[in-house]
Amino acid sequence: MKRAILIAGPTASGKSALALRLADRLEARGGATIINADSMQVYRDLHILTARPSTAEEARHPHRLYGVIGAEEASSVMRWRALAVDALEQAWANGRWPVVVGGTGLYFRALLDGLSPIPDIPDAVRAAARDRHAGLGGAAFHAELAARDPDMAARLQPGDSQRLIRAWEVIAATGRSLADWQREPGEGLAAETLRFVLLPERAALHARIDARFTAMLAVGALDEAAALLARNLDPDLPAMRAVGFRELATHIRGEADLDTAIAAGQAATRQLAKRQMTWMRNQMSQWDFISQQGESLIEQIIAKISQRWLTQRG
RNA sequence: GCCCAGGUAGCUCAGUUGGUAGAGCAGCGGAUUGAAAAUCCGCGUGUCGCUGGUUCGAUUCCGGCCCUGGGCA
Repeated sequence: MKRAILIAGPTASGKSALALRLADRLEARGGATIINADSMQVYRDLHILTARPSTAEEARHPHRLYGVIGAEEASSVMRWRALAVDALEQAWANGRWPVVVGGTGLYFRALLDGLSPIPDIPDAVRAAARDRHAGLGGAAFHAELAARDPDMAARLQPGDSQRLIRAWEVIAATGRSLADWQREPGEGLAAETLRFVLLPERAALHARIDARFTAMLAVGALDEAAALLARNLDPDLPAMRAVGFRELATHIRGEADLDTAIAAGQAATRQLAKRQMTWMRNQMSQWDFISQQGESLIEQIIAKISQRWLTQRG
């Protein structure tokens, strides 16, 4: 049977370091492949700002889906899932343990449960939906959606631009409500999994977030932000909305002094961590929650792996 | 030392002609099916510097004290 280890956690919770140590320990049992489950670490242009593993760290064990997409492209949960399943299959084929690690709750859900089989929406329709929303404004766009798709309109707030646009483009392109599509279950992952959520104490996490942000600046975060900014990409692209980049960009453009930008970046990172923890607490209730750090943590995980998969043989 | 201004939420501030107070930011809770580090929804968390006095009632008026900033010496 195929097996995978999943590690979720908010930003700065230490999950990447944990994945590395776990991979070290699995070296004697076939080795591990670390697979990224973070929506922003997939972007090549964001290395320092997304706290992606360093080149040296990536050399310790195979890493997949880190920095594989250019900032000029918009990735998606569907695209990520396809890449992730591919990476898992390859790890299994090579007899390695997949360790999927990241902070994007939706990606883990998509991986485990699959996505409803909604057809690709043509780019022209997607662009039309965005234009229509920009032209009408949230309230009128919501009303227009309500006329065609009352189900979706009823469950979306007029301010929820992203989901309104998605609902609009799906019914425009397929003639069928997104609510309807979503009733069709996706194809889940055919594998046994051990799932861990790293949930540090709040004050400690905030301290780590603040310290890490200033540490990023010391190793070239401003240069990285300036380089991406210089590409003059569409500001609505996902990579352009990355926490930290956004705030440093205001400083590079001369709209804020550095201290203000740093404080804003740290606050935005805390807010990100809060949303991630809300997802994990409420949407991952079946996972194993781990709050303490230190040596005992890795031992606990190794013990669970052994207990689950390595004792029952013969 | 004297003169002025100010001490109200974690921060920056508003306000109450006397009936225990509210904005922004920060923070907290929640949602989450194809751009999710996105996009939304909800929630004031407070010895109104301290201490006496006046008053039915003081954060508000009066006295004293403390602290901060500026000015004069």
